[in-house]
Amino acid sequence: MNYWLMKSEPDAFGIEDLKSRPEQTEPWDGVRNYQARNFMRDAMKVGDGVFFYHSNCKVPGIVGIAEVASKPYPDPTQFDPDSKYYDPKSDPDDPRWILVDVKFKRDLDRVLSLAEIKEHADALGDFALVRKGNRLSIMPLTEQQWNYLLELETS
DNA sequence: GCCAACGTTGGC
DNA sequence: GCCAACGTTGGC
Repeated sequence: MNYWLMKSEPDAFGIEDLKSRPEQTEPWDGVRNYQARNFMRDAMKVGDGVFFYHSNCKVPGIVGIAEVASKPYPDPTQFDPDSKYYDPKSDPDDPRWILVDVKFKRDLDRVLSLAEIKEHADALGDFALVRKGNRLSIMPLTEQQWNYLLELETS
C-alpha cells in the first residue's frame, strides 16, 4: 500500500465537494503535470491512502483522508474542447493525461496546516511538501510520514 | 539541445 | 496582489 498527498483548491474543488459527490467519489481530472500524472499512472493502486490537501486558500493544509478508488484511466477532459483542461495535442489513441478516481474517507479532526507541518520538517525528513518551491500537486509519502501526520492530528 | 521568454502554482 | 520557483515552449 502506498500513501499520497493530493492538492486541490477549495474554491474549485474542496473536500466538501468530494463528500457531496455520488459515492463520495470523483475523477481527479485536470492534472497537467507529467510527474503528477506518472504517480497516478504508474504507482497508484486501489485502496492507497490519500491526504486531501487544500491549497491556495486562507489556511493551506491537510483537511481529510481519501483513498484511491479506481485504476488509472484516460482523463476525459483532455478531449473536450469546452473543458479548460482540453489538450488538442493529446492523441485519443495514445492519451497523454491519465487520472484515478478518489473516494472520501473522513475529515481530519482538525486541519493540519502547512505552517504546522513545516514545524515538523525535521521529523518528516525528505517530504516534498516541506521542500522550498514545491509546486507538485500529487506527491508520495512514506508510511512513516503518513503515520507521523496521523499522530500529529491527535496530538 | 540550449536557453530566454513566458505561464502557472501557490504561499504569503 | 505580489512574486519566487519552476515547468513548458519555441526560436535558433
